[in-house]
Amino acid sequence: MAPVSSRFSAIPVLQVYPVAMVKSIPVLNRLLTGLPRRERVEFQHRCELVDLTFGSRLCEQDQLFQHIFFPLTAFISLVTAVNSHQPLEMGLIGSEGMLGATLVLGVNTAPLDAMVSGAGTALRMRTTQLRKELSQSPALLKILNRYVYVLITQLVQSAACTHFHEVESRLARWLLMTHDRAHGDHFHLTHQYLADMLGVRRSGITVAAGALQQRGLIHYTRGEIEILDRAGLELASCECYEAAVQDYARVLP
Amino acid sequence: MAPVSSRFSAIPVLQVYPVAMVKSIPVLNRLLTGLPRRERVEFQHRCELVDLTFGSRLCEQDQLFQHIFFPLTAFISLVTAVNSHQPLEMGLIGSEGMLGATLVLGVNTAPLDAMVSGAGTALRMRTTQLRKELSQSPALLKILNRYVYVLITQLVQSAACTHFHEVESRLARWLLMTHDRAHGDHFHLTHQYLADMLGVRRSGITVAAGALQQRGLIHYTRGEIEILDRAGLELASCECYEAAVQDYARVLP
DNA sequence: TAAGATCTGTGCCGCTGCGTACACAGCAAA
DNA sequence: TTTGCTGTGTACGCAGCGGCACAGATCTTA
Repeated sequence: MAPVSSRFSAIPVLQVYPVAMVKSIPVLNRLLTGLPRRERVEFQHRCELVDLTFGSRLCEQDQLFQHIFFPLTAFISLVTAVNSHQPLEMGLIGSEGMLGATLVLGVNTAPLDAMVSGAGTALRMRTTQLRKELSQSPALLKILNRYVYVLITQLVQSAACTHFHEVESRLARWLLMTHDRAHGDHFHLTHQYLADMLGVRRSGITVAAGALQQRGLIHYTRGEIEILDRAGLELASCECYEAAVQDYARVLP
Repeated sequence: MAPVSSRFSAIPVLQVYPVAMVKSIPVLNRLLTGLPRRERVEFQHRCELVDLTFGSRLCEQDQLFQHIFFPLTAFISLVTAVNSHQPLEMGLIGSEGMLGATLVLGVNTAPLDAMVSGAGTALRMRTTQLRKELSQSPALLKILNRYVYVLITQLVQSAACTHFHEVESRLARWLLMTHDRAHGDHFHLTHQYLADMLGVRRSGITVAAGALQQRGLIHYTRGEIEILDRAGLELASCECYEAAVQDYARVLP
């Protein structure tokens, strides 16, 4: 097996768009839509619009956060790195969430690695700026607090699911979660990448994905995966998928 | 296998001591020692001192918290219940922590079941009262926030450990964590209970515990476990134990 | 068009832990 | 003392997945 670290690229230079462009973007991040309209507009103006490229690392476990991110079309994996083991995904963040919410807890280090799983756009803000915003906006504080709760439920769900359920169900669940956060039925994911997310062998994914393809639920070739039958995938996945959706809806209506 | 639910007792009547007794107890909860002295004393006077009996359930996943608990000599397991599976422990709370910290996030339901793993005393307070306290004490707010961060790191650790490490190492780790929170080298735990905590078969525990006993690290008979060689246990456990200790020290010095 | 890299399919072997079952030991209540 | 319950020791077959290896397919680059 290739060394784990070499399978993920270092942080690349990000494409940062001029601030003026931020004004024109439609609001897509669901956490931000929870802010009062005027506050939201002003908040967004103090963000940068950036392009996130697949595989880049946005923060590292136990290291200081530099920026927080509100994905728009991109999505981000929260990954833990245990000594001498392959990675293991603990959560997924799309336009329904954000990276860096734990800063509201008064701790400035990241509890997990974060990697871009789906290329696309995001709003970002420096952590120093976020602290200012938090001190001035009870609404923002409330939203981030609630999102931290959602994160906790995600972690619990992931842990139990990883332990009790089989690769095929877990793969189906992962594809559904990704489908929710991707914009379209089609995304780029190699078997090796999926194996790292689920914490299993690459060939384990080949078998599981083969089974899903056999049943006409997905189609893939060389890293390009397409969702063919979403309802079927939901049947193939474990109950953890549905539970996670409901948790989010309950806490952040 | 016996039905899961029958293995844990329902909530029993708690022994509640007169308020006056609270004044005389030494401060043992490490979170509360982080409060300014005067504030701490007053806070404790607004708590009740209760005896927690082994096996009782203090809160239930997705249900409203009624009370929060600061263990003194007792300790509490955070457990998740996945449909039709045995339980799985996700965290352990002793006098270094508290049950109900997630209330600072503005969500009133419990993210996990909580069960008494070690009988003993705790301070408890109604959630309505806690909300008042939080609105008046920035120091308390800060401590609870930081403890939520610690909880998150515990969840991450548990998830990865459960997935990657073997029963014997995980058992050693669990015994160490319990030893830290118990007051003495001796505590009550059946193999079945341990199996539920680690999410494995009862006979898997018999084998793993037998191996540890063989090596002279522990001794047990009919639910009574004794730690004989703590240093040896640390060698037998995975690195997750040490990591968790350090995370706590870093976030809540 | 050739060479190399990347991605996927497949097979083999071995280990861990599961499901299950049963026997025995210690303890408690009748 | 008997009966029954709880806790523990052990064994057998089996499934799932890890480690590994290699071949074939597809894409990229020269």
